[in-house]
Amino acid sequence: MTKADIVSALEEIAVLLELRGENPFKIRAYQTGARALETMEEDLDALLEADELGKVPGIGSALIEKIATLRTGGELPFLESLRDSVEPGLIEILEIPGLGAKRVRKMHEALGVDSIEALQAACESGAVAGIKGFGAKTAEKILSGIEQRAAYAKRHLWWQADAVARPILEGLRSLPQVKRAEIAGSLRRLKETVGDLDFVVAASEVEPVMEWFVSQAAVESVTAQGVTKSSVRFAGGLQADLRVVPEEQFAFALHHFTGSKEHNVALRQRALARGYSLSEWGLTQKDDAEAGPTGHGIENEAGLFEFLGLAEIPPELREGVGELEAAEGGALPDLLEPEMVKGVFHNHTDASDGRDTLEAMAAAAKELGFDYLGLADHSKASFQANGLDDVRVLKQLEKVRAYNASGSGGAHLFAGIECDILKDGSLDLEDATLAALDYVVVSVHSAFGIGEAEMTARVIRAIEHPSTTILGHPTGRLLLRREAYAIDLAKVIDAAIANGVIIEINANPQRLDLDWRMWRRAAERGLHCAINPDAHSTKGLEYYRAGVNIARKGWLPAAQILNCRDLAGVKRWLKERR
DNA sequence: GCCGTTTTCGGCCCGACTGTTTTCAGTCG
Repeated sequence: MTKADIVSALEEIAVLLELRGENPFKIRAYQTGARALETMEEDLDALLEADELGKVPGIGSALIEKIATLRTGGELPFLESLRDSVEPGLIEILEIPGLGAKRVRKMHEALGVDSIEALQAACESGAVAGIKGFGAKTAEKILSGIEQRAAYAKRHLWWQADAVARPILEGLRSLPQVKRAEIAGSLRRLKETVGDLDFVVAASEVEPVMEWFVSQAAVESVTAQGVTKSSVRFAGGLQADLRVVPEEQFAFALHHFTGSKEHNVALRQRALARGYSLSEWGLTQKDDAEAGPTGHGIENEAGLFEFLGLAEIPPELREGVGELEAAEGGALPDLLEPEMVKGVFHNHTDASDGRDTLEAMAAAAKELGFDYLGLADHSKASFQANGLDDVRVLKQLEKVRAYNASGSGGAHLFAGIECDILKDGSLDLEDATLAALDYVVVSVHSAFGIGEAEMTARVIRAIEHPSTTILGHPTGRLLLRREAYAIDLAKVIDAAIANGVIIEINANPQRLDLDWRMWRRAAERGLHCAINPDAHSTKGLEYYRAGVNIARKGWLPAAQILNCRDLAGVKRWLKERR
């Protein structure tokens, strides 16, 4: 089983335990364990081999045993018997918003509800409303949840969610009652996908702000409206929450609703150890609970962190992966800023499947403030993308050289290629062609299903090709659409480091590949990075900002990002490399 | 099930909103 499969198995165990009504802390332990395994940057096999998996916080002896069994392809009797003891239909029912394990169990016990269809019938017949603790409104909500569940369960790409959120934030800030307003949640943490939008506002008056929020033109339904919180749903299923708090609580609320959950738990534990209970309302001194939470004069998040003896942790690092320890020890990274990016590699023109010409791309790059632009059209194996054969590649190379010599005013062009990694790991163009170019991006675009060992060997062979400069979108995932292919990234990263090959952050909002979770450890081991928008039009160049987000989230130091070098620096680097 | 400068046993983050209730359970984040 791959690591991702094991993570799913642990998550499944947690869900099944929940449906059985078992100890909530045990359930949480499995959720924590799954999360720890998922975000762990070390190589799983190496840790198992060295008997060091237990050093990962959240993974103890019981989980080690189960993870080891699953990794070696064994059956897990514990999971099998859990599956046998829970009606499979209940898991699906659990996904309906507003229904948790307890109510799902209650309906199962009282009415024998064991599928979405049975649930719908039971709601329509009035049977659900008759259960003690349930009522007509509950049944109604369940029915609407069933109807819309596909749309409600959907997550959204960060890039798209951000585009929805920006104007709402501006709208909030323009209200006369609003003193401060920020986006919170996973959007603020720059997660690759976003479940819903969270806004936190400090205002002199609550009601007009809430009113403005719930009556926005795009709102389809209002799902909650209280004294401090309102929730709305837009067409398409995206949900947005607004919290309005007094100004002295703004820093606490903003921090709380930014999360992550894991980060908040860790910070609250730290507060408890120092004699304070921390909540979105403030800090309560433990031996003076009567007094209630107060702001302690804290005006912003930096003040909150300082109060707890920490440097300010940027939102994108708040994932519960050791950021508190780093903030305590002065080891937080200096994060990449968009202005530090001097150019990008891996972009397409109308020579293959891009929409715009070489000249238009160079001009657009200049417009964005770039000094240089790398062109990497597809190679011939990507037939569907009008990939270039050796002759066309060399022709484009001439065109690039001529453009650079013409003094046209656009960004300096580097002549590259996105060369297909064929099924056996060989490259799609002649060695002489590849050697003539400024750089070579190698990518997998075919035979995704060949299995982990074969895929790993295939990609490593491509990395070892003397002309390879950059590995493109190393897992092939399309967020919310297609899973990554099976590949041992730890081995691929090792090979890249050993061969001086860069791995890209493919900044297309649907890819964001290599994932931020991998970068911190990989960079510590010496891996270098290139941020590449994989632009297929002039507009697509703007995606580089999504790549900057991922670099920040991955703790990547600028010194290891090729795009941070100036034109002369990149020329020098490529020359030394080739 | 995990974890330990107050603990190897007994804790495990904290609060808002809803719908059902006459004080609270369930869900969510």
